[in-house]
Amino acid sequence: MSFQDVFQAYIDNPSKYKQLVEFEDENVLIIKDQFPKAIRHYLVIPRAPEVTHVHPLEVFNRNYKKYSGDELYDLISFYIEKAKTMIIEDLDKLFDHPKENKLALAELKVDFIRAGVHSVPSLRNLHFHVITQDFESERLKNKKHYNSFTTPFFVDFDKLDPWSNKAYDKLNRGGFGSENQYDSDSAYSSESEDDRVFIRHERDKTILDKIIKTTPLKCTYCGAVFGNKFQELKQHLKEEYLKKYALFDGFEPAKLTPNQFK
Amino acid sequence: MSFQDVFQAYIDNPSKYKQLVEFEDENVLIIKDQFPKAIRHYLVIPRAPEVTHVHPLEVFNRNYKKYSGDELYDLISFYIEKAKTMIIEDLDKLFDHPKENKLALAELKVDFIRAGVHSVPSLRNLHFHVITQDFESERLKNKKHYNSFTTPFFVDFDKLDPWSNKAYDKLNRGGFGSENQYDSDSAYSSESEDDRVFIRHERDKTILDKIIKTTPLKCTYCGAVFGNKFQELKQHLKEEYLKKYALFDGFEPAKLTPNQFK
DNA sequence: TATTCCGATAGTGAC
DNA sequence: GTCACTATCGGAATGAG
Ligand SMILES: [Zn+2]
Ligand SMILES: [Zn+2]
Repeated sequence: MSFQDVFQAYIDNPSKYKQLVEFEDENVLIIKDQFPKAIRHYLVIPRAPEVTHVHPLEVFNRNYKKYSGDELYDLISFYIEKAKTMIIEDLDKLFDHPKENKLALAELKVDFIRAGVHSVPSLRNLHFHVITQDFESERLKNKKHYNSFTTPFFVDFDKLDPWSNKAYDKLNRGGFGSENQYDSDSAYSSESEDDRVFIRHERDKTILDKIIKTTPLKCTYCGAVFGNKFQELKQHLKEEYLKKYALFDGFEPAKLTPNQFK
Repeated sequence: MSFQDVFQAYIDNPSKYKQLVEFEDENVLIIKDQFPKAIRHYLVIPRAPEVTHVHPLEVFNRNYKKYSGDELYDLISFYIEKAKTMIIEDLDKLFDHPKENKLALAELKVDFIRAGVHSVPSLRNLHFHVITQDFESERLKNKKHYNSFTTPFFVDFDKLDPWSNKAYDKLNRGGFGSENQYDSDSAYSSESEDDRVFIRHERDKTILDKIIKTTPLKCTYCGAVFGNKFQELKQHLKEEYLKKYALFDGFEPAKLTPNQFK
């Protein structure tokens, strides 16, 4: 088994990896990323074999034996929400001031946790990132890591919604028909390899590579630009992180570290 | 005094730097390069103030109060030859088998020591490199070092000869007049900034930079190419060095190290 | 193409 | 866009007063 298939072992035998697996049921695993790029960085991993090797930008535009793309999207949405809840519950427990932090945690869940996918995953099993936007982690080691979460290389889960995709498609074919040069007949075909009737997410690896490598490093909090100076970005992110979490009662920097194994 | 002017201190007060200065007279210093890029790497440094800051590719195409460019060339030629002699005498002493090595040393002097200049010197005082072609030295640390001695960035002393330059010019103006678009009136003017009547040595820093950075690493002995793999080149050069000097009686690798201070 | 230090960039190997 | 290792490549400082 290649490194690209590490998640397959978890899918096949989650009980063997109890240290890693935070939640499991028949549909998904939710695990803590082993190399978290932020204070909390979870992964939602669908288990179905017919789904696990479909590209994340295409997975909800197909139909499956067990469910349609739409149904799968709704299903995964539930677990994405669950992962977010697990994150704030974990932080709530850590801070140990539930009453004082209730509002701030609710805001953090909505404003400061992003869920989505990488346009070019390196690990072959379908997985969805759920990650706080502090990017405070020793494991965040280079521009590639950072820009994979902060540029269009990262596609929000919301943008994968096949319903909004269809609406987008309709809009284009109505008002801006000339912009849509694709075969609408194949739009809902689960057999078709053609996913181009949906929202246009960049798939060209050369272009995506360029995005990762040439997009200047930019603070997600304040927009400050650091060019290629990754160390300076890291230093700045640490300061932003300290400011951000200072809003929570019971925050201690030494305790609020990136998620690790139990 | 900036690092770019280190040689000026030697010129001004050679007796203060007896450890470095191998030879001095009123015209030049001959020193062992402090960061030798080969087993023997000496520098010939003219002392005259009116000469020391002239660009090496132009220095023999001007006239001076003390001498014409031609005369200066002949003068420096003498010291270049002297430096080569010092190198083989040093090796002769080290090997300690003068009779057996006489012929091989004579050949080494002619075939294996190059003298010349860098097209873009980093140190401001005019200096001529006299260097064995083994490039066996810990101080040879990167492609820039190596390619500065093995590409057209390095211009042989012979190619600076103003007499051959003039012959070249004449030839071009006769047989290939159209290739010479320059003002021949300024050819011998010591005041002119125009050195273009002489052999065309590349002076464009962008082009020279490209030569240094993009020329694939290539063994000077056998032509083997190593691309950008500097460590592999180094390993190969060590093997070539061992073969090369094995021809000398009394050769011991541990003793034949790059020149150092006394 | 002075060196040195540091950091960014690039290639590889992983079973 | 898996990590970890190595090596290559790239910019900045360097002094003196
Ligand atoms: Zn900021
Ligand atoms: Zn060779």
